[in-house]
Amino acid sequence: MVEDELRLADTVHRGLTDAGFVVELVHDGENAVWAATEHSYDVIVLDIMLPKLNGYRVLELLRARGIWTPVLMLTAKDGEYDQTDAFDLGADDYLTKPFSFLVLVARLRALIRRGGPERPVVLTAGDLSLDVARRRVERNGREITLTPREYGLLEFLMRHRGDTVSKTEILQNVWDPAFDGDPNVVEVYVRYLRKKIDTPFARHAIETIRGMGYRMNPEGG
Amino acid sequence: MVEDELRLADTVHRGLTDAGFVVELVHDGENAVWAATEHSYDVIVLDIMLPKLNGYRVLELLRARGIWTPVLMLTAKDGEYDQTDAFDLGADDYLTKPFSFLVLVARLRALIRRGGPERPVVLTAGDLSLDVARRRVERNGREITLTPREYGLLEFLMRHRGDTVSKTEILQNVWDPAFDGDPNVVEVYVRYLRKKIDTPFARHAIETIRGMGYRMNPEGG
DNA sequence: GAGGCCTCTCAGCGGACTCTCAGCCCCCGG
DNA sequence: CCGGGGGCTGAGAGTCCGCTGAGAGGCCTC
Repeated sequence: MVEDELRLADTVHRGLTDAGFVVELVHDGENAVWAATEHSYDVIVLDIMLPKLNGYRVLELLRARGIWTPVLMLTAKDGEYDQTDAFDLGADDYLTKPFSFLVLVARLRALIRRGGPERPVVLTAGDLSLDVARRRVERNGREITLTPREYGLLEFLMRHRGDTVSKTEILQNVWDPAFDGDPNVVEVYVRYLRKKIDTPFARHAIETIRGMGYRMNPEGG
Repeated sequence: MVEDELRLADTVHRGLTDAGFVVELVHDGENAVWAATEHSYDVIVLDIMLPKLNGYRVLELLRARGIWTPVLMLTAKDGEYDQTDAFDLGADDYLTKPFSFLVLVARLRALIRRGGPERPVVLTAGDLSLDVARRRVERNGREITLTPREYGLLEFLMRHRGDTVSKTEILQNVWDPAFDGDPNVVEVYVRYLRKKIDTPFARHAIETIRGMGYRMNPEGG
């Protein structure tokens, strides 16, 4: 656990110990990186506001070193840095201060249980795969080249595979949060994507949920 | 919302409804626990001083049952029980009476938005299940595709499963609050739904309560 | 400045979805 | 046993939504 506010650190430390966890406590970012590199923990609780290195930097450094211990982030407040930021950086969960102690325990248990290194550097849906780091899309072993917009759309759909996402959500995340044009663009790009990833393979990974939006079939269609 | 002071309850109920929330009101701790266990709410507003079971007990019981619906607590006054107590027990936010109505709305919105990713948003009635996030309906393991209107109706019935809901209520919640057309639409859509979720499975999850309305059988029919 | 790629707009089309309507059935009360 | 009212049903009209092909404009490269 990485937390510089001593009172809070102490309270939570005691509480977690009572709940059966073995807790190690450090108070700044540098020590956090060092400790996490040297030891192997089940889970790391990481505050954002820290002396020397802030929580985001710590997380970045750890992930860059290939340390994939689950991380639960503590944020001081909704806003500025929000949930999305934390998740994008590789945090596995987050809590906003002040948080409920029972929720913290529950989330930690969930993270530990989830355990396994199922971190998706490569998103897959059936025989369709998208390598986020390399920006590569393959289906059935064959590489598919996409334009930036097409890629952005596909990545969004793949990250939410199984969920129905509305055209508005898509516009806000793949286009611009302040986009106010015709949602028809999305339809057009869905068509482009289908032409590249579905039609040649006689599948339909992207489903239309009429009146709601689209849904990436987790099985690839 | 759990609140025993009738006047306050009524005012807040009206205000929240105007603000676009769908509000269910109970007046004591026992009913609160029961309602929260049976239904799935976005957020619970919980007074501390309550007949039968006080707010702290209610919260404790809910969390013990694995119900992680966000809870906003209403406290009469700072002191004795203070913020820390509420947070320790798993409340997600709190307000001190008297509170500003706008603040309440803002906090509720924040709680709903924050909504944990690991909360099961799947409504079930027997072997019938509705996954709100994925917008997926299944019966007996088989997926059922619904039109937006059909889905809206089913979701409403499932959220109130066990209760008899009138056609007017349905019209106001699934159609438009200002709807003034023929309530026969509801009958027509109930028929569509039955054709999809009941007939093929030789069940009747949607019961007709003559002269009153409809009722979703919690056991699935 | 010409060509090519990418992005986005537009308008027509076809089908899915919504809702209305009128007649029928069935429950219930007299 | 009969009448009335509430709910059920099938057909159909109108609307809305998503799909599609064509093309304009912007940007980059050569």
